[in-house]
Amino acid sequence: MPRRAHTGRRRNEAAREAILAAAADLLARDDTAISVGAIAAAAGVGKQTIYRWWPSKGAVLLEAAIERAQELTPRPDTGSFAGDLETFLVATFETVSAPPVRALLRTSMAEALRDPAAADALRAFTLSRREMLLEILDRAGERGEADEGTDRHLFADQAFGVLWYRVLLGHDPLTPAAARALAANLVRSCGSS
Amino acid sequence: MPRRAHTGRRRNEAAREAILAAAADLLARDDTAISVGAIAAAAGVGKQTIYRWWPSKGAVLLEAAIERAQELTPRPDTGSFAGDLETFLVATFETVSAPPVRALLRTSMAEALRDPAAADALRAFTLSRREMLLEILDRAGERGEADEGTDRHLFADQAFGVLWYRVLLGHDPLTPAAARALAANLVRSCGSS
Amino acid sequence: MPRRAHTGRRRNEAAREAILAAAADLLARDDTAISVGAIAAAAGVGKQTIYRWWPSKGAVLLEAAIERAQELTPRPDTGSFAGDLETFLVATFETVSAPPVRALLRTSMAEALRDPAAADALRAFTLSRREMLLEILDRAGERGEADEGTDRHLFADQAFGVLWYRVLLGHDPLTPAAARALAANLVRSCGSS
Amino acid sequence: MPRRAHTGRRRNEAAREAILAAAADLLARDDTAISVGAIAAAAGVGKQTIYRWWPSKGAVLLEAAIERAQELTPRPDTGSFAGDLETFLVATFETVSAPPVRALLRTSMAEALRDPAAADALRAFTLSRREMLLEILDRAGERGEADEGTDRHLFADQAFGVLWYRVLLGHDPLTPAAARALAANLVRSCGSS
DNA sequence: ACATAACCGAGACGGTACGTCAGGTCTTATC
DNA sequence: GATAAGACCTGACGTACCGTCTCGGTTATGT
Repeated sequence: MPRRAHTGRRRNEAAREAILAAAADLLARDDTAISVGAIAAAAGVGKQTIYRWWPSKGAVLLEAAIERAQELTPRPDTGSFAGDLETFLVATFETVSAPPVRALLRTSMAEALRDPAAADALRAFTLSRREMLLEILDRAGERGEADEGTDRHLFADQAFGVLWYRVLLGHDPLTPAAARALAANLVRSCGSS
Repeated sequence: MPRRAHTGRRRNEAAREAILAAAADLLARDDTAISVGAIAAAAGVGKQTIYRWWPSKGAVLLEAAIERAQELTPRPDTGSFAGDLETFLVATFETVSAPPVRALLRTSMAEALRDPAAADALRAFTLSRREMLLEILDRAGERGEADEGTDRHLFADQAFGVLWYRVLLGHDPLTPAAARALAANLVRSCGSS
Repeated sequence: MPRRAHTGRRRNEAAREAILAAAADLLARDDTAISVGAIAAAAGVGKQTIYRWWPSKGAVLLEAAIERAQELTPRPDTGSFAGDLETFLVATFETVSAPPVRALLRTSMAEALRDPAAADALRAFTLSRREMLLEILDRAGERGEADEGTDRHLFADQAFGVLWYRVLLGHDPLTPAAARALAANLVRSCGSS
Repeated sequence: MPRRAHTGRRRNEAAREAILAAAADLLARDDTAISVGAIAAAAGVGKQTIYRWWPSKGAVLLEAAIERAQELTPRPDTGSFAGDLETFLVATFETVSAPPVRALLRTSMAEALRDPAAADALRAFTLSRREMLLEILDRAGERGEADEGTDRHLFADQAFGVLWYRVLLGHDPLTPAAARALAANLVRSCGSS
C-alpha cells in the first residue's frame, strides 16, 4: 500500500525512444548478432537502463520490430472477398519482401526461439496481424462469399504460413504473383461451393 | 570415460556417431542453449573433433536433427491424390507434434537463422521433404487429378508453411483434423476446375 | 520508512546524524563492501543527501569512524613518563583490539587508500591522536624524564606503527603485554642516557 | 583417480609472465583503480586466463608486487648488530621511498584489505621479510649483543610498523636519518643492559 | 619393425557478450 | 530550497561459450 503514488525521477521517455530506435536500426541491418551493449551504445544509454525496463535483449528487439511493423498496416475494403484478400496479401508480401523488413522478421523469430519473453511479444504481434486478416474473412462471411464452416485458424495459418516459410527458409521469393495465386487458392477453399 | 578406441589416421566413425547421438539427445530436450562443450562432453569427445568435421555448432545440430528426421518418412500411395495428400500430412503433423521433434525443429530453425552453414543444411533438408510432397502432386497430375497449371512451389509452401508456422508460433496445435482440412483445401486449389 | 520530517531550506541535522550512525553501524560489521546505497537506505535518506554534504563514500565512512573513535580518548596523567605512556598504550591497544574497532580501522584505511578525501580525513584524525601521545612526551621532557634531542616524529611513528601494523597485517594480536613492552622500549629510547 | 597425469594443453608460462609483468607495470603507476580487464589487455591475454589461475584481482596484483619486491633483498653482515640493523633499515627505507615501490605497497595493502586471498599473499610476503630481519637479531643474540629475553615479534613490528605507517599515512618521509635513528632505538631496546 | 602421419581426448588460449553491481549525477514531487 | 525516491550514465565485475591452438598419446599405413 504505497503512501504516495510515486516519488523520484520518472522514466525518461527520450531514452526509451532512443533505445527502440537504435534497436530498430540494428535490426534493419542484417547483422545476425546484435548485442545489448551495441544497442545501448547506439542509443547513448547505459546497459542498465535497458535491463531496467526490458526483461531481455529479445524483448527489446521485438518491441522495436513490432513498433516499426505496426506502421505498415493495410486495411483494404474493395467490396469483394477476393479483392480484399488479394489487396491485403499483395501489400503484405511487398512490405515483407523488402530486405530490411525481412531481416527484421528473421531476427525477431531468432530471438523468439531463444527467449520466452520475446516469444510472447512475437505471438502477440502475429495475433494482431491475424485478426486483421480474419476481419476480411468475417466480412466475406457476412456477405455470403465465404462458407460459414470455414476453419478460420487454418485460413490464417495458410496465409501467414506461406509468408513466414518464405521469409525463413527462402526457397522462393515473396512475389505479387504468388500473393495473387495464394489469395485465389484461399478464396476457393472458403467457397460456399 | 573414453571407451571408444582411437583409430589413428582415418576418421573415427564411432566418434562421429557419438557426436550426432549426443547432439540429437540435447536437441530433444528443450534446452534452448546447447554448447559445443556440452555436446563434446556428452559424446566423450574433444571439441576439436567436432570442429574438424563440421564448420559450426549449428551444422552439427542440424545434421543430427536431419538424421533423426529422415527416419520418419511417409511415402504414401493410396491411389488417389486426396488420399495420398491426407495420409502424408496427417503422418507428418503427427510426427512433428511430438514434443521432442517439435523442439528439434525449433532449435534447428534457431540455428539456421544465425549460422549460414546451418541454414544451408536446413534448406537442403526441407528441399528433400518438398520433393516428397511434390511427387504426390506430380503423380496426381499424371492421373489428371490435378491441374497442370498448378503452382508447385506455392502448393508445397502452403503445406509446409502451415506446419512450420504452427511449430514456430504455436497459435494452434498440429492436429490430424487440421491436416485433413489442409489436405482438402490443397486438393481443391489444384482442382482441374 | 521516512520518520524524520523534511526540513526544507536549512541543512537537516537529523539526516546528518542518521547517515553517520548508519555508516558507523555498517563499519562495525566486517563487511568489506559498504555501498552508498546501503548507507542511504539504512539511514532512511536519499543518496543525494549524502553527496550534498560529503565528497565521496570514503569521506562519510571516515567521518563516521572518527566520530566513534573520538569517544575513546585516554588522557592519562600518572605523574611519570613511563606510567603515562603505558596507560595510554594499554588503553589504546585494548580499544583497538575489539573486533568492531579493528574492522573500523581496517575499512577506514581501505577507503583512505583509494579516495584522497578519505585520506585527508584519516590523516587529520591520526594527527590528532599523535598530538595526544606527544603531549605525554612533552610533559616528560619538561620533567626531565626524556631527552630533549628525541625525534618526536619517530617516537609517535614507533607507537602507532606497531598499532596499525598489527591491525592491518595481523601477524600478532594487540595484547596488554605488548603495549607494556612497547612502552618500556619507547621510554628507554627517549632516555636522557 | 586420473588414469593419466595430465592431458590437454599445459599452462602457458609466457601468459603467466605477461600477466604479472602487466600487473606490476600498472601497480607502479599510482592509478588507484586497476581493473582485471586492464591487466588482461596490457598483457594481451583474455580475462578468463587470469581468473583461471588466480582467485581474484588482488591475488594477481600481490603476486606481481611480491615478485618485484623479492629482487630487492638486502642481507647485510657487517659483524655488529648495530651495523647490520642500520644497513638493513637504511636500504629498506631507501627502496621503499621510491615512488613506484611506495605505490606498489599502498595498492597491495588496499587489495589485501578487501580480498582475503590477497591478504594471505601479503601476509606470506611480510612474514618472509620479517624473517630476514629476525636473522639479524638472532645473530646478535648469538654474539651476546642482544638480550635473550627480547620480544622478537615486537622487535620486528617496531621496524616494519614505522615503515608501513609512513608509507600508508605519509605523515613523514622514509629518510635515511630516520632509518638510522630507528636502528639505534631498536638496538637500545634489545640491549643486555 | 619401425617411422610417419592423421586422428583422438583434454583442456588452455584470446576473445566477445552476458547480466549484475556500485559510484556519483540528475530529476521529480513533496514537505 | 532541502529532501526521499529513484532513474540515469559509466565502467568493472566474474561467467559462459566461441572457435583455435597445443599437448601427449593411439593406431593404421608405408617402407
